[in-house]
Amino acid sequence: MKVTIYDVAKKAGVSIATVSKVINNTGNMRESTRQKVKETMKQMNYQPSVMASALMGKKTETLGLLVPDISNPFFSEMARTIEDRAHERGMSVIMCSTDENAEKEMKYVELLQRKQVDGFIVASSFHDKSLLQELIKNNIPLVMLTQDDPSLDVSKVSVDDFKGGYEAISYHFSNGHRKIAIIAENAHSSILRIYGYREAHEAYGVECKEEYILRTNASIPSGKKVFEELFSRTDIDPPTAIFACNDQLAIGVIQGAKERGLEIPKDLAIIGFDNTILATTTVPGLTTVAQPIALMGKKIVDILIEEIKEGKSSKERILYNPDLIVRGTT
Amino acid sequence: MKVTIYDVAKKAGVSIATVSKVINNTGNMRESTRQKVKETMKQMNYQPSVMASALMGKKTETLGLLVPDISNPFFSEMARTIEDRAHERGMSVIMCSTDENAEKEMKYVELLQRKQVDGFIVASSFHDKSLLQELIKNNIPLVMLTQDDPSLDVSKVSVDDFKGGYEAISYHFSNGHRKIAIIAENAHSSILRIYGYREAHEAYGVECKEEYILRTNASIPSGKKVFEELFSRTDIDPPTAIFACNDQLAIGVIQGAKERGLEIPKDLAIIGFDNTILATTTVPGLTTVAQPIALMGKKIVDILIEEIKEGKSSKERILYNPDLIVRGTT
DNA sequence: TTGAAAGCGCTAACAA
DNA sequence: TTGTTAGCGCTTTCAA
Repeated sequence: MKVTIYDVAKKAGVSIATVSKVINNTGNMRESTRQKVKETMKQMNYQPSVMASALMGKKTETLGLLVPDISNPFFSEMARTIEDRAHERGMSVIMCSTDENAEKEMKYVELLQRKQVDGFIVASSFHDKSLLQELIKNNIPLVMLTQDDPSLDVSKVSVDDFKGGYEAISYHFSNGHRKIAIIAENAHSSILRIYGYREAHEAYGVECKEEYILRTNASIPSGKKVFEELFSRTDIDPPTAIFACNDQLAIGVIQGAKERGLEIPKDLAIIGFDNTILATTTVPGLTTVAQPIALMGKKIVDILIEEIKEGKSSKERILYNPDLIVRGTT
Repeated sequence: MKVTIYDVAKKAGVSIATVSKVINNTGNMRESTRQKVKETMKQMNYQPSVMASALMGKKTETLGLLVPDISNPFFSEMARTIEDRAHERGMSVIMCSTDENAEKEMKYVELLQRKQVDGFIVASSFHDKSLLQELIKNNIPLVMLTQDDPSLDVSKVSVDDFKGGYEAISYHFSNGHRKIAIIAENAHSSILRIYGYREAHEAYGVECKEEYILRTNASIPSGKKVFEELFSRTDIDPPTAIFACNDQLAIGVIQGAKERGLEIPKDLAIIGFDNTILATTTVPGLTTVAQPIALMGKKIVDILIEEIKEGKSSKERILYNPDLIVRGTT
């Protein structure tokens, strides 16, 4: 059977209390005793049970991560940096893909609570915000990632979406484009990027055409579909540049454009968002607004762990600068 | 505070034993009692503590998933189907990216044991196989995914790599190619795919040039690099077709080829492996050998849960058929 | 400096 | 049919 604290205590000739103290590095005792116990633990290959100590109100050293879809490169890249940082700091992470589906959201929040995760990282929008409010009320550490939702009063890490949208459009303008469409997702972040889009039009003194503001869900086929619809309209001029609110949408646009025989970037310039691996797989490479995924992942873990330790939320709101990566599509 | 079994018992006017029985659906009791308790649990929003029951030797309902890198689309897509199936069956999954790094392998196996996961899904090769042997010896359920390693006697789910290699090369042959290179990863699966490569040459009566058998690690830049090296050699003819052992390598090749001004598939035909999202992002789309990721993920979870329940390994070895998806690069 | 003992929330054998 | 009780492996107070 598994070796327990009793086995160690007996072998080391001390009480379990003493062993517990050396495990947790607490209490006072003769240095020689501490060493002897440490030795025995190593010898017996003793691993304290997380279950038992969690039962005593200690932490489980586990984080819950809620993302829309882990198979989406943006979130899997994010998950990777979160995982790494969490492990560096002695925690593991349970991941859950909500599909932005109300039922799953509820199910997973419940599940993670039952597993007594020490805290939540929420990188998915929630239909039922009260689920999260409930966690906050119960003083369960909860931070949000890429979700700068003003209705939740917690710490947040995200990219400056407004600025990202503004810069993408400004870049299109600076390249001489005047007919620029935006394809947005159904997400809070896209709302801000659309404001950035408007603001850039304002700044350049170009009128903003509502017909150029499109919305859909995030996927390659959706991007392609929206592109096709846009370019088959006869009532408006086709745009000469497109800003897609994520790389997948942008790729859908690229595919649609190539099928239609358009040359990129000559006939149509395209900017994506996120700078996932997908932006590097296309030829030409996709110009895109990069989110500092590695920084953001690390930061959110650090904030969450801090809040777990402190027992209260710092409610900081961290905005990273987006960074336009120019590749071949512009 | 959190509501415990005692609170429920008191409110329902029964003993904790009775409550425990209704939680686990065991024992006999008056139906009305069972209903009353159920009612109370719901009313109080009672969630049994996984920690406490795990302490009593029950399951933690958590699986450990070891992959080389969750941010690699192949593994993130796999992780997604595993996550879904696991949740469907009432389990959550803790993911760990080993980077095929010996130290991390050890660290994560230890970690997951401390967390008392009910079983392991290993989708990463291991430097130190004895770590896994140890788990097996201790009767900890462990199954392998995409790792058909003969030295470990456990249940395995993978694709028929030999056949996949054979079919990719045969397809190149059938398109008239005779100078075909293979770019393999440093992984067990690649060994089998190389055998498939050889076998196809045998079948078509074409001599196998060792210079056409290349190895590297799995990434887009590696693929590109190997391609460039191959095409700058003067001592051998450049191949007219390439089989890359994963989609990333294939994309590296595409990028290299385009830079070199080669037309795809006219000057160079390319086949990848895995059929991840990456195969759909290139233009032209990547012809690739598909692994049935969704099927495999679901199957491996089902096998593992079965073994957890049975308490012993069925040691089945399931081989799925690869499926050549023809797109634009051939 | 060390250890005895109570108790965390639960399960399961056994008694009533 | 229902309840009493002894742990599971650990932490922590308090006493020695």
